Amino acid sequence: MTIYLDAKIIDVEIWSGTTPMVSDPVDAILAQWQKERPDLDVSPMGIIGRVGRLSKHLERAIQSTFSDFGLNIGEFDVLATLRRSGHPYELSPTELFNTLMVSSGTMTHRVDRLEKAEWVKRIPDPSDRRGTLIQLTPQGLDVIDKAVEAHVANEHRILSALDDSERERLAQLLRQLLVSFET
Amino acid sequence: MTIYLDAKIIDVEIWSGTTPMVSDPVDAILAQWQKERPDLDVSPMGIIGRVGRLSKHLERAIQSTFSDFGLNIGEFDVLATLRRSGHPYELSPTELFNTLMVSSGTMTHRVDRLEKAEWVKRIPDPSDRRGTLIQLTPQGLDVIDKAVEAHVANEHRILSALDDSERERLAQLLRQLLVSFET
DNA sequence: AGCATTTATCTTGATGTTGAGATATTCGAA
DNA sequence: TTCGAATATCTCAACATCAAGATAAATGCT
Repeated sequence: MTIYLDAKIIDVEIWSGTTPMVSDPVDAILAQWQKERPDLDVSPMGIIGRVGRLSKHLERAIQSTFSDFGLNIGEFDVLATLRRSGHPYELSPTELFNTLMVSSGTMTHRVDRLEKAEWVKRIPDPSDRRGTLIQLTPQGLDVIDKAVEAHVANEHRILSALDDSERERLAQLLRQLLVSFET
Repeated sequence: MTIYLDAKIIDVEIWSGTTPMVSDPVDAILAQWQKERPDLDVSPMGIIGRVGRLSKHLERAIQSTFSDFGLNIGEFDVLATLRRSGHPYELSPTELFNTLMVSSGTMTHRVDRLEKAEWVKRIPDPSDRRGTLIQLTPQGLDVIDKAVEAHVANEHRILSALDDSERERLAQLLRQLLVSFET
């Protein structure tokens, strides 16, 4: 154990003291800013820049799986939200666009497309005549169940650069930051 | 160290056994999947889902700062890339769209807009007659220098939910994941 | 030197998203 | 009960992005 702790401390000293072990494009960006605008502390870009870049990479890596099922990310998100809501797999457009952080117009279009493919259908909300419920069809249920399996397998592969405890710690820190927005 | 390890295990048991300290929408999503598809290990969504959601929140929080300068995120990114490249603040369209992970067509349009606003100008590449260099104008330099200051201040505010060591650890984990894509 | 390949940039048509606004219905205070 | 405010959904025009393809110039193989 002392061994473990020592090793850890030594590692840390090596990192901060000499070479920054792993370097990515964002480190290069930070170094450029440091040189050009030494008056600014641009360290937040180390997080915000990486989240943005990572998000683009993840979208691309994930889109390819969805394509196999004739879906794009937005359509997958709608079907998945309905699926995980449980039987009878129906939610209002408002619940959907709030959950997915898109505008109402975007949701109208997505539902239009999914309805054309017969993966969902619109039914009148029995308790509010202004409202509509978007319901998964049996074919829609079938597609999303298969797509989710492939998607999750793909996600495991994508995260293979991190071990279990690193994943846990990363999820925890992201949650902490996310909470500051969602409350 | 046995103490360290024990404490860790106890913590884990407390979390999973009773209240999950902080909870966000993504935790709710994971719980739904666990109930609906207990055969799947959807834990990767704990990271991938949060990165996606966080990215949307960050974009919104950041856009409002840029609006004060008549810029959108894409335009800011182009000006900032030119600015941090250092004097004489010029890069080719190819360097710009590779750096920013967008298509060549997107870059053409962005430069068109920025050129119309007289924040950049296109000049022929003296060493390659196929090429063009995108150069920051004095007005462009002025705008981006002011916008970056406001932007960085905003970023510090946005990350105030994390303390210094948490920020460092988060940046490190994001870097590790990002490297798996960028190499 | 000649010619096929590669590279750099721009053009074009299609797509997904957004904000503002239209319509219909429900809610709630007087 | 009435009526103004709030809510649910959809429409529409504007915009940013992309993939595929066009053009022009540079590179490199023979």
